[in-house]
Amino acid sequence: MIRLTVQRQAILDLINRSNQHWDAEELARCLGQNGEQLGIATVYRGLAALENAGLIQSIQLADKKRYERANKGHHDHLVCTKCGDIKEFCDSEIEMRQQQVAQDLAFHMTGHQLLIFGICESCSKDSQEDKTA
Amino acid sequence: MIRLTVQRQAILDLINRSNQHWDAEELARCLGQNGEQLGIATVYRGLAALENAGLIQSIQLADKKRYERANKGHHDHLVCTKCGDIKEFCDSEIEMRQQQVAQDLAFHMTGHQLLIFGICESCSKDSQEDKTA
DNA sequence: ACAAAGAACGATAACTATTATCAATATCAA
DNA sequence: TTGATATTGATAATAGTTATCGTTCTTTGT
Ligand SMILES: [Mn+2]
Ligand SMILES: [Mn+2]
Ligand SMILES: [Zn+2]
Ligand SMILES: [Zn+2]
Repeated sequence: MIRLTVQRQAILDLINRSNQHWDAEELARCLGQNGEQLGIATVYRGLAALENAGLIQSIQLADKKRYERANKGHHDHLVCTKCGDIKEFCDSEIEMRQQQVAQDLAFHMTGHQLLIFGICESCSKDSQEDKTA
Repeated sequence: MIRLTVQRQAILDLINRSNQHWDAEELARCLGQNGEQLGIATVYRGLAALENAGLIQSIQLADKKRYERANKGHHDHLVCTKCGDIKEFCDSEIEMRQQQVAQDLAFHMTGHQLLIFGICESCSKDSQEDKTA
Protein backbone atom coordinates (compact mmCIF):
# COMPACT_ATOMS: atom_id res chain seq x y z
CA MET A 1 0.00 0.00 0.00
CA ILE A 2 1.61 3.21 -1.15
CA ARG A 3 1.46 6.16 1.20
CA LEU A 4 0.40 9.24 -0.73
CA THR A 5 2.40 11.97 0.96
CA VAL A 6 2.05 15.58 -0.16
CA GLN A 7 5.24 15.18 -2.16
CA ARG A 8 4.08 12.07 -3.97
CA GLN A 9 0.65 13.58 -4.52
CA ALA A 10 2.30 16.63 -6.08
CA ILE A 11 4.29 14.43 -8.46
CA LEU A 12 1.24 12.36 -9.32
CA ASP A 13 -0.97 15.40 -9.92
CA LEU A 14 1.54 17.04 -12.20
CA ILE A 15 1.95 13.88 -14.26
CA ASN A 16 -1.77 13.20 -14.37
CA ARG A 17 -2.78 16.63 -15.54
CA SER A 18 -0.16 16.67 -18.32
CA ASN A 19 0.44 14.47 -21.32
CA GLN A 20 4.21 14.48 -21.40
CA HIS A 21 6.96 11.97 -20.76
CA TRP A 22 8.77 13.51 -17.80
CA ASP A 23 12.24 12.80 -16.48
CA ALA A 24 13.05 13.29 -12.80
CA GLU A 25 14.86 16.62 -13.27
CA GLU A 26 12.09 18.17 -15.32
CA LEU A 27 9.55 17.13 -12.74
CA ALA A 28 11.58 18.55 -9.85
CA ARG A 29 12.16 21.83 -11.71
CA CYS A 30 8.51 22.25 -12.63
CA LEU A 31 7.33 21.48 -9.11
CA GLY A 32 9.84 23.95 -7.73
CA GLN A 33 8.45 26.70 -9.96
CA ASN A 34 5.00 25.85 -8.64
CA GLY A 35 6.18 26.46 -5.09
CA GLU A 36 6.31 22.74 -4.31
CA GLN A 37 10.03 22.26 -4.06
CA LEU A 38 11.14 18.75 -3.16
CA GLY A 39 14.51 17.04 -2.93
CA ILE A 40 15.67 15.26 -6.04
CA ALA A 41 16.04 12.00 -4.12
CA THR A 42 12.43 12.30 -3.03
CA VAL A 43 11.41 12.69 -6.65
CA TYR A 44 13.26 9.55 -7.66
CA ARG A 45 11.84 7.60 -4.72
CA GLY A 46 8.37 8.95 -5.31
CA LEU A 47 8.43 8.03 -8.97
CA ALA A 48 9.56 4.50 -8.17
CA ALA A 49 6.86 4.12 -5.52
CA LEU A 50 4.13 5.51 -7.77
CA GLU A 51 5.13 3.26 -10.62
CA ASN A 52 5.20 0.29 -8.28
CA ALA A 53 1.68 1.10 -7.24
CA GLY A 54 0.63 1.26 -10.88
CA LEU A 55 -0.31 4.94 -10.64
CA ILE A 56 2.19 5.99 -13.31
CA GLN A 57 4.17 4.20 -16.00
CA SER A 58 7.58 4.71 -17.55
CA ILE A 59 9.73 4.13 -20.56
CA GLN A 60 13.45 3.52 -20.38
CA LEU A 61 15.31 5.55 -22.98
CA ALA A 62 19.03 5.19 -23.66
CA ASP A 63 20.07 7.78 -21.12
CA LYS A 64 17.17 8.19 -18.73
CA LYS A 65 13.80 6.98 -17.59
CA ARG A 66 10.70 9.00 -18.49
CA TYR A 67 7.38 8.84 -16.68
CA GLU A 68 3.81 9.43 -17.82
CA ARG A 69 0.19 8.92 -16.80
CA ALA A 70 -0.88 5.32 -16.33
CA ASN A 71 -4.56 5.99 -17.10
CA LYS A 72 -3.86 5.89 -20.83
CA GLY A 73 -3.14 2.19 -20.65
CA HIS A 74 -0.30 0.43 -22.38
CA HIS A 75 1.20 1.72 -25.59
CA ASP A 76 4.55 1.93 -27.34
CA HIS A 77 6.62 4.85 -28.61
CA LEU A 78 8.15 6.50 -31.64
CA VAL A 79 11.13 8.61 -30.65
CA CYS A 80 12.47 11.35 -32.91
CA THR A 81 16.26 11.16 -32.78
CA LYS A 82 16.52 14.77 -33.91
CA CYS A 83 14.20 16.72 -31.59
CA GLY A 84 13.42 14.09 -28.98
CA ASP A 85 9.70 14.29 -29.61
CA ILE A 86 7.74 11.19 -28.59
CA LYS A 87 4.65 9.86 -30.32
CA GLU A 88 2.52 6.97 -29.18
CA PHE A 89 0.81 3.99 -30.75
CA CYS A 90 -0.62 0.62 -29.87
CA ASP A 91 -0.89 -2.21 -32.35
CA SER A 92 -2.82 -5.22 -31.13
CA GLU A 93 -1.30 -7.45 -33.79
CA ILE A 94 2.18 -6.65 -32.50
CA GLU A 95 1.05 -7.22 -28.95
CA MET A 96 -0.37 -10.63 -29.85
CA ARG A 97 2.69 -11.66 -31.78
CA GLN A 98 4.86 -10.92 -28.79
CA GLN A 99 2.78 -13.23 -26.63
CA GLN A 100 3.15 -15.90 -29.27
CA VAL A 101 6.91 -15.47 -29.58
CA ALA A 102 7.33 -15.72 -25.82
CA GLN A 103 5.15 -18.79 -25.64
CA ASP A 104 7.06 -20.50 -28.44
CA LEU A 105 10.30 -19.96 -26.54
CA ALA A 106 8.89 -21.10 -23.19
CA PHE A 107 9.48 -17.63 -21.85
CA HIS A 108 7.17 -16.24 -19.20
CA MET A 109 6.66 -12.68 -20.43
CA THR A 110 6.00 -10.04 -17.81
CA GLY A 111 6.40 -6.95 -19.94
CA HIS A 112 7.93 -5.45 -23.02
CA GLN A 113 9.12 -2.21 -24.52
CA LEU A 114 9.08 -1.32 -28.19
CA LEU A 115 10.84 1.82 -29.30
CA ILE A 116 10.75 2.99 -32.90
CA PHE A 117 13.48 5.48 -33.73
CA GLY A 118 13.48 7.93 -36.61
CA ILE A 119 12.63 11.45 -37.73
CA CYS A 120 9.28 12.98 -36.90
CA GLU A 121 7.15 14.77 -39.47
CA SER A 122 8.07 18.25 -38.35
CA CYS A 123 11.80 17.50 -38.36
CA SER A 124 11.47 15.99 -41.84
CA LYS A 125 10.02 19.26 -43.10
CA ASP A 126 12.79 21.25 -41.46
CA SER A 127 15.40 19.20 -43.33
CA GLN A 128 13.70 19.81 -46.66
CA GLU A 129 13.70 23.56 -46.08
CA ASP A 130 17.40 23.45 -45.30
CA LYS A 131 18.11 21.86 -48.65
CA THR A 132 15.84 24.27 -50.52
CA ALA A 133 17.42 27.33 -48.90
CA MET B 1 36.17 4.19 -43.71
CA ILE B 2 36.98 2.58 -40.40
CA ARG B 3 40.61 1.92 -39.67
CA LEU B 4 41.01 -1.61 -38.34
CA THR B 5 43.75 -1.18 -35.80
CA VAL B 6 45.02 -4.17 -33.87
CA GLN B 7 42.89 -3.09 -30.92
CA ARG B 8 39.71 -2.85 -32.97
CA GLN B 9 40.50 -6.09 -34.75
CA ALA B 10 40.90 -7.80 -31.39
CA ILE B 11 37.50 -6.54 -30.26
CA LEU B 12 35.88 -7.53 -33.54
CA ASP B 13 37.44 -10.99 -33.55
CA LEU B 14 36.33 -11.73 -30.02
CA ILE B 15 32.77 -10.66 -30.77
CA ASN B 16 32.65 -12.48 -34.07
CA ARG B 17 33.84 -15.79 -32.74
CA SER B 18 31.37 -15.73 -29.84
CA ASN B 19 27.61 -15.62 -29.64
CA GLN B 20 27.16 -13.44 -26.59
CA HIS B 21 25.93 -9.97 -25.90
CA TRP B 22 29.01 -8.27 -24.49
CA ASP B 23 29.31 -5.11 -22.47
CA ALA B 24 32.48 -3.00 -22.61
CA GLU B 25 33.89 -4.20 -19.28
CA GLU B 26 33.42 -7.88 -20.09
CA LEU B 27 35.14 -7.38 -23.41
CA ALA B 28 38.09 -5.53 -21.87
CA ARG B 29 38.48 -8.16 -19.16
CA CYS B 30 38.35 -11.06 -21.60
CA LEU B 31 40.83 -9.42 -23.96
CA GLY B 32 43.15 -8.74 -21.05
CA GLN B 33 43.13 -12.42 -20.08
CA ASN B 34 44.03 -13.25 -23.68
CA GLY B 35 47.11 -11.05 -23.44
CA GLU B 36 45.53 -8.29 -25.50
CA GLN B 37 45.09 -5.67 -22.83
CA LEU B 38 43.63 -2.38 -24.06
CA GLY B 39 42.46 0.76 -22.32
CA ILE B 40 38.79 0.88 -21.43
CA ALA B 41 38.37 4.12 -23.39
CA THR B 42 39.78 2.37 -26.43
CA VAL B 43 37.21 -0.38 -26.00
CA TYR B 44 34.35 2.10 -25.88
CA ARG B 45 35.68 4.02 -28.87
CA GLY B 46 36.38 0.83 -30.78
CA LEU B 47 32.89 -0.49 -30.16
CA ALA B 48 31.34 2.76 -31.35
CA ALA B 49 33.50 2.79 -34.46
CA LEU B 50 32.81 -0.84 -35.28
CA GLU B 51 29.08 -0.37 -34.84
CA ASN B 52 29.18 2.72 -36.99
CA ALA B 53 30.86 0.69 -39.70
CA GLY B 54 28.13 -1.95 -39.42
CA LEU B 55 30.60 -4.61 -38.32
CA ILE B 56 28.85 -5.20 -34.99
CA GLN B 57 25.43 -4.35 -33.58
CA SER B 58 24.16 -3.46 -30.14
CA ILE B 59 21.17 -3.43 -27.85
CA GLN B 60 20.58 -0.76 -25.25
CA LEU B 61 19.51 -2.28 -21.95
CA ALA B 62 18.37 -0.24 -18.96
CA ASP B 63 21.83 0.15 -17.52
CA LYS B 64 24.27 -0.56 -20.29
CA LYS B 65 24.82 -1.22 -23.95
CA ARG B 66 25.60 -4.74 -25.10
CA TYR B 67 27.30 -5.66 -28.37
CA GLU B 68 27.09 -8.70 -30.58
CA ARG B 69 27.97 -9.99 -34.04
CA ALA B 70 26.33 -8.18 -36.93
CA ASN B 71 26.48 -11.15 -39.30
CA LYS B 72 23.37 -12.65 -37.74
CA GLY B 73 21.26 -9.86 -39.17
CA HIS B 74 18.54 -8.02 -37.32
CA HIS B 75 16.57 -9.62 -34.53
CA ASP B 76 14.96 -8.70 -31.22
CA HIS B 77 15.46 -9.93 -27.68
CA LEU B 78 13.85 -11.62 -24.71
CA VAL B 79 15.59 -10.65 -21.49
CA CYS B 80 15.24 -12.71 -18.34
CA THR B 81 14.87 -10.28 -15.45
CA LYS B 82 16.06 -12.93 -13.03
CA CYS B 83 19.29 -14.29 -14.51
CA GLY B 84 19.92 -11.76 -17.27
CA ASP B 85 19.90 -14.41 -19.97
CA ILE B 86 19.10 -13.12 -23.44
CA LYS B 87 17.23 -15.04 -26.12
CA GLU B 88 16.65 -13.93 -29.68
CA PHE B 89 13.82 -13.94 -32.17
CA CYS B 90 12.67 -12.25 -35.32
CA ASP B 91 9.04 -11.98 -36.30
CA SER B 92 8.44 -10.64 -39.79
CA GLU B 93 4.85 -9.76 -38.99
CA ILE B 94 5.99 -7.51 -36.13
CA GLU B 95 8.63 -5.98 -38.37
CA MET B 96 6.05 -5.18 -41.05
CA ARG B 97 3.58 -3.76 -38.58
CA GLN B 98 6.19 -1.38 -37.31
CA GLN B 99 6.76 -0.05 -40.80
CA GLN B 100 3.03 0.43 -41.16
CA VAL B 101 2.66 2.23 -37.83
CA ALA B 102 5.50 4.59 -38.69
CA GLN B 103 4.04 5.29 -42.11
CA ASP B 104 0.60 5.99 -40.67
CA LEU B 105 2.11 8.57 -38.33
CA ALA B 106 4.26 10.20 -41.02
CA PHE B 107 7.32 9.12 -39.11
CA HIS B 108 10.52 8.29 -40.98
CA MET B 109 11.68 5.16 -39.17
CA THR B 110 15.41 4.53 -39.08
CA GLY B 111 15.48 1.76 -36.52
CA HIS B 112 13.74 0.12 -33.61
CA GLN B 113 14.32 -1.96 -30.53
CA LEU B 114 11.91 -4.45 -29.06
CA LEU B 115 12.69 -5.94 -25.68
CA ILE B 116 10.51 -8.60 -24.12
CA PHE B 117 11.02 -8.95 -20.38
CA GLY B 118 10.17 -11.96 -18.27
CA ILE B 119 11.41 -15.20 -16.77
CA CYS B 120 13.32 -17.68 -18.90
CA GLU B 121 12.52 -21.37 -18.91
CA SER B 122 15.38 -22.40 -16.67
CA CYS B 123 14.54 -19.73 -14.07
CA SER B 124 10.91 -20.82 -14.13
CA LYS B 125 11.97 -24.33 -13.22
CA ASP B 126 14.18 -23.05 -10.42
CA SER B 127 11.21 -21.24 -8.88
CA GLN B 128 9.07 -24.38 -8.97
CA GLU B 129 11.74 -26.35 -7.19
CA ASP B 130 11.92 -23.69 -4.49
CA LYS B 131 8.22 -24.08 -3.80
CA THR B 132 8.37 -27.86 -3.84
CA ALA B 133 11.31 -27.97 -1.44
C1' DA C 1 -3.56 11.66 24.14
C1' DC C 2 1.23 9.62 24.34
C1' DA C 3 5.05 7.01 23.24
C1' DA C 4 7.49 3.86 20.48
C1' DA C 5 7.99 2.03 15.77
C1' DG C 6 8.01 2.63 11.04
C1' DA C 7 8.08 5.58 6.68
C1' DA C 8 9.39 9.20 4.11
C1' DC C 9 12.22 13.38 3.44
C1' DG C 10 16.26 16.17 2.08
C1' DA C 11 21.07 16.98 1.66
C1' DT C 12 24.66 14.95 -0.16
C1' DA C 13 28.04 11.16 -0.84
C1' DA C 14 28.64 7.30 -3.72
C1' DC C 15 28.17 4.55 -7.79
C1' DT C 16 28.04 3.09 -12.74
C1' DA C 17 28.36 3.62 -17.44
C1' DT C 18 30.12 6.46 -20.58
C1' DT C 19 32.46 10.54 -22.72
C1' DA C 20 36.04 14.25 -22.79
C1' DT C 21 40.81 15.68 -22.38
C1' DC C 22 45.44 15.47 -23.60
C1' DA C 23 49.99 14.03 -24.24
C1' DA C 24 52.24 10.20 -26.57
C1' DT C 25 52.17 7.01 -30.66
C1' DA C 26 51.03 5.20 -34.82
C1' DT C 27 49.54 5.63 -39.61
C1' DC C 28 48.79 7.95 -43.95
C1' DA C 29 49.92 10.83 -47.88
C1' DA C 30 52.57 14.13 -50.50
C1' DT D 1 61.00 11.93 -44.93
C1' DT D 2 57.99 14.82 -43.00
C1' DG D 3 54.06 16.97 -41.68
C1' DA D 4 49.04 16.09 -41.12
C1' DT D 5 45.74 13.13 -39.21
C1' DA D 6 43.93 9.46 -36.40
C1' DT D 7 44.24 6.41 -32.45
C1' DT D 8 45.66 5.09 -27.93
C1' DG D 9 45.72 4.94 -22.87
C1' DA D 10 45.49 7.12 -18.45
C1' DT D 11 42.54 9.63 -16.14
C1' DA D 12 39.28 13.52 -15.23
C1' DA D 13 34.69 14.68 -15.89
C1' DT D 14 29.76 13.94 -16.66
C1' DA D 15 24.94 12.23 -16.07
C1' DG D 16 21.55 9.64 -14.08
C1' DT D 17 20.48 7.28 -10.29
C1' DT D 18 20.90 4.96 -5.70
C1' DA D 19 22.73 4.72 -0.84
C1' DT D 20 23.42 6.86 3.60
C1' DC D 21 21.96 9.12 7.56
C1' DG D 22 20.10 12.30 10.65
C1' DT D 23 15.61 14.64 10.90
C1' DT D 24 10.70 14.89 10.43
C1' DC D 25 6.29 13.05 9.80
C1' DT D 26 2.65 9.06 10.35
C1' DT D 27 0.80 5.18 12.24
C1' DT D 28 -0.24 2.00 15.93
C1' DG D 29 -0.85 0.21 20.44
C1' DT D 30 -2.00 1.51 25.10
MN1 LIG E 1 3.70 7.31 -23.72
MN1 LIG F 1 21.10 -10.60 -30.11
ZN1 LIG G 1 11.59 15.56 -34.45
ZN1 LIG H 1 16.57 -16.60 -16.39
